[in-house]
Amino acid sequence: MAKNTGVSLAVIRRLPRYYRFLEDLRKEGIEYISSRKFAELIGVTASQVRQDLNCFGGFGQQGRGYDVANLCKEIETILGIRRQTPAVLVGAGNLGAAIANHMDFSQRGFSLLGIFDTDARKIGQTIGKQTILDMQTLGEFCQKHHPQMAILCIPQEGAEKIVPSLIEWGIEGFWNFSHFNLAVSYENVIVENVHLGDSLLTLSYLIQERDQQKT
Amino acid sequence: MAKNTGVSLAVIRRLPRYYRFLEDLRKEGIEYISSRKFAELIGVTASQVRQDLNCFGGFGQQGRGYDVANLCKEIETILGIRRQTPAVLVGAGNLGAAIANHMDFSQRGFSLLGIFDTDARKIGQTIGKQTILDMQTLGEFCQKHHPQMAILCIPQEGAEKIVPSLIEWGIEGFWNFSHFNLAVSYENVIVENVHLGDSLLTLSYLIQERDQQKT
DNA sequence: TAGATTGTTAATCGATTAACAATC
DNA sequence: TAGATTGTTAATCGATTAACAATC
Repeated sequence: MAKNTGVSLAVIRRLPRYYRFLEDLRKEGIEYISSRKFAELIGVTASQVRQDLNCFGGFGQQGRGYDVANLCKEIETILGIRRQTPAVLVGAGNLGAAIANHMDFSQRGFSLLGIFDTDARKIGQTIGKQTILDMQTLGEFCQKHHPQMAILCIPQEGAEKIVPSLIEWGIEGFWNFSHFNLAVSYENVIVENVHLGDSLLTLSYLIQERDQQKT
Repeated sequence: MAKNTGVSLAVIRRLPRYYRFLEDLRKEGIEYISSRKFAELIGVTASQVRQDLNCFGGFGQQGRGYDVANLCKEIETILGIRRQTPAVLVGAGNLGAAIANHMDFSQRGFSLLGIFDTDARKIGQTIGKQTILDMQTLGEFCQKHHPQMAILCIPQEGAEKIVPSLIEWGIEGFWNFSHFNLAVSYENVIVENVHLGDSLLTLSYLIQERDQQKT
């Protein structure tokens, strides 16, 4: 356990997928799985599965494979799922509301402490179990509750304005749905960008490419 | 133009980001930009910018750099933005509604023809300018309007049920927000997965890693 | 023990970066 | 022409795959 210094991001990004499928296997009551079968299930090579897992330790057993339940737990530790890092959601528009409603934060390593918006019509309304709070009170809130992560569901201009304050208030990591290029402006901050528009454009390319090949 | 056979997906995935920044530059009235300056702006190397663009053709001019407006147009062509591939959205829950409201499909190469749901309470309601239609009528709709792409904003079980029909009805590409592992089950179909939960878990890892390093 | 499958090293493959001649 | 910057080749780097001895 815990020899995870300098594991490449490519490996890390595969772990959540491994975890999803392992959880499914565990729920189905499967106790052991070989790297070969697991690889086949999710569509990668067995070598890659073994290589990836061995970045963190020897979780397998020669001749048998991997203990599914145990491996789930190990990956939970690696990804920090049990840390429940405190987070705030900034922007309660369509996307923010969808995320607040939809996403199971506690299963993904976070605890959603509060939802904030500037729109007076939204403030006081509830999403799930939470009341939308006034963005004006966000600084105060951070000083009191010390969230480490902020989810940015606001437009680029809004993000540009609020991010310097958020960093000042102690936010270390951002789940960024805005077009603001955080990572370039703030080098020491952890940023996970989600650009749905970029994803859609990639799909546009792939469909076009396929259509052209038919010619 | 058009020597794009066999360009790697890594390159393609960078193009939407290039495009976003180029559009910004164009709106600011900047006519030419060098690979060096552009690379600095978005946080990559100048070599990579030139190498990437040269997969598709020599768009630059020695001594001056790249014509911003022209490069925008070229990337639009490469990504197929002007094709307006017809698409349907399956599932009008929180996420589906957010996407229908939020996403500018026409700017990203698609035309959203219809939104479908099974929930009787939702059918007939409107999202943006569109009325939510009965999923029962989706087959008929596809035979009439021939959408090429489907956006899956439904749970895994729903996706597993509807995808075989969608493929039968002529859908070639999927924008998949469900946990259903389409790409493994259907090899010849184009799939762009968006797993927001995986993205959040990656962020959890990165924040945890950073916190550990402080020790 | 024999069979299976891991952990790990070595080989391959692909992607990124550096360098520079070509050229605007 | 001189300066700048591309297009492109070569060098480097990293990630994936293959192979196999170790071992359950």
